[in-house]
Amino acid sequence: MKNKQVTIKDLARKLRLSVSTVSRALRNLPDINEETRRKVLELAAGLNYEPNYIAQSLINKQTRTIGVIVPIIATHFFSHALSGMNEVANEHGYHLMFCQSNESAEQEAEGIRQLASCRIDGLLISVSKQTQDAAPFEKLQQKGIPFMFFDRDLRHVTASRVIVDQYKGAFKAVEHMIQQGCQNIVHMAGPKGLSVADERLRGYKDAVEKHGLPFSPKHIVHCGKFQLDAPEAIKKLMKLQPDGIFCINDPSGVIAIQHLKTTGYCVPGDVKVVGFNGDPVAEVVEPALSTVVQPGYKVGREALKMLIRHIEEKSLETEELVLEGKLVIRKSSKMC
Amino acid sequence: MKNKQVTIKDLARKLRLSVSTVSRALRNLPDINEETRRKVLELAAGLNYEPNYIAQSLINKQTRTIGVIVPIIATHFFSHALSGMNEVANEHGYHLMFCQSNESAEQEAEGIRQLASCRIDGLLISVSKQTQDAAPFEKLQQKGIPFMFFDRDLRHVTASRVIVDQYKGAFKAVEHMIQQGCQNIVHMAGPKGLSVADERLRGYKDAVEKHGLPFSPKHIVHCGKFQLDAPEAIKKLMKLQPDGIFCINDPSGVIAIQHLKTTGYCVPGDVKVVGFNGDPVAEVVEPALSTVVQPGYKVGREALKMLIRHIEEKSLETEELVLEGKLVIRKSSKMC
DNA sequence: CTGTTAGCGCATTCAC
DNA sequence: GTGAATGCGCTAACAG
Repeated sequence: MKNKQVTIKDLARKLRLSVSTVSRALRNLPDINEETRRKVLELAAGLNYEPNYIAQSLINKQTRTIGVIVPIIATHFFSHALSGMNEVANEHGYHLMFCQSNESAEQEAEGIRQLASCRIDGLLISVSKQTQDAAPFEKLQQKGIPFMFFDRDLRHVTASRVIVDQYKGAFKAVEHMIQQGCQNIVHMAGPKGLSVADERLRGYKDAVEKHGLPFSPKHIVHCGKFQLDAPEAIKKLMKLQPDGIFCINDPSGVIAIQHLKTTGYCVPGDVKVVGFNGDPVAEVVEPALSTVVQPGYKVGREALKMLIRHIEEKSLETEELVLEGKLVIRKSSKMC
Repeated sequence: MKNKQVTIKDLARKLRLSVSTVSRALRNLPDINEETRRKVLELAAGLNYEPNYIAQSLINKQTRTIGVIVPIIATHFFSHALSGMNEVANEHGYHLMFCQSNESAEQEAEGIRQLASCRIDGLLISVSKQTQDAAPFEKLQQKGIPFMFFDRDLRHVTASRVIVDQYKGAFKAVEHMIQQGCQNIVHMAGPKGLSVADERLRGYKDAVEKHGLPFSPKHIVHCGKFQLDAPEAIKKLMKLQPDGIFCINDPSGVIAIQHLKTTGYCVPGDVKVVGFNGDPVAEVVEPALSTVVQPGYKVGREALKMLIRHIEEKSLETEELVLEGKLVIRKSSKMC
């Protein structure tokens, strides 16, 4: 009943063998009598022996544990990414140690430090909205702990990454709005400096300019915490009398639609709205919100696969995998 | 550049001290010259030394790591629970090792085994829809690894748990529907044998019977994977010409509303609908879906807090914390 | 105050 | 085939 985890030593004693023999039997190494191995395996199963990964780690200098840091886990995208990582981790015999930064650079740095002390074999990170400083990552490098970005990255840090082409997604979305007849599209943007937000903004701007639509700094309003800032942002944007709003994500798209409806606008008749991400709410809101679906699950899978390659094949060049989001057109942006 | 994590030994050599002195200095133990400690701390910081938790674990016999197993992470409830756990883990200096069972009892058992090998200090688990067998938990007990259920539990296993009163939530929800005028309420239920689903069903049934509303086995249709089964379930249920549908969760409630609308029913005029959980989709669907909001974040927090108490105060009686969901009334169930 | 010794659970030489 | 010895990084007695 007590914390009596059975050890290799217990097995050895009961079998009147040496620990090294037992160790070899357990790991199916050659140079061992079949009969002996059978006995060892049998007893191990009977006593419910489980190898102590901690002890193994100390010797092998690898924990088969991957650290993951995400800004907010309770998010459609990140929870799916984590799910994908979990999948790959299982397939390759790795474990996941998880940590949430809460969009704080400080908590993120502390998380990195903690995970380093746990001697993770590698780190997968999607940075917080605040993160600017590359120092924590440089420390990781000099400690020889491989790390990679997924989704939200730090451009000036040399590391592999698996990202989604935000620029292209945004460009496609805005061009689609133009095709549906929009003549004046505004953008409810994310926080400045955040890679994915910057890229979406760039995609919006290029599409608008390519097609000669009006543009001014007022066409863009940045939101930090969009749940709070979105309503005000929309009010500001509506002063330009736009016929299209391109929103940084789906929840803010939903807020936009709801605001427009309550203030007497018709969506998509008067104003078309497009979001970003592929959250379930986008399907459910009325009119259904067009969006650029991000392959969160796949990002998670591919990121961990790449990191494991880096870990196991040692010196590998940094690589970059760019996935694509899929524009899903729904009622909120259709010409009518 | 290589995997050169600096060790206590490196510090000792450079300082011409013994490892034990360095160890003491690092841990702020008494019996050490202030000057010596200063030097050690300084060098440690300079060389970016991080204690090797692996080595410490081997001695302390504790990893300060908690294992968490959830059925599906990409879920409003579980991702919030995880977020709450992350919070508490940070506050108490623990780490979280995460694992998803994908609603499979087999994957769950494998996850338990893996985590046990990682020598987690304790396990927090919400069981899969399939889980029946208590064996994996008994093994955990005999290994002396504390574990607890949160949300979805196995009734016949003796262990602490933090759950939400599903019975009461369901009862309140159905009674509310009756107050709003429903005379014939059907239930789109979850899988049989799953604790939370069984309890919601019980709450539904008791409320219906208490108020003398009609009831028959046909009033209940079970869904395994509701995304697939829900549409058909609704068709069956509608044969009873109900004026109220109590749904096992919000996504299925949304499906119900959408189905009703496309088949010419008015919600809540003809049929009132109530869901369960408090998913964001419930707020967004039209009409907005009444629901019983589950305190996922709090469940996570309280569960980990309780587990940590069990771990640190050793022999503690098993306890049970029952939280309450909050009935949030929206348009989908209002009398009109 | 500081150094020495031993050992956590296991893997890895090397003898036998 | 098998066992004894050594060490991973660190802590915990115990001497000095």
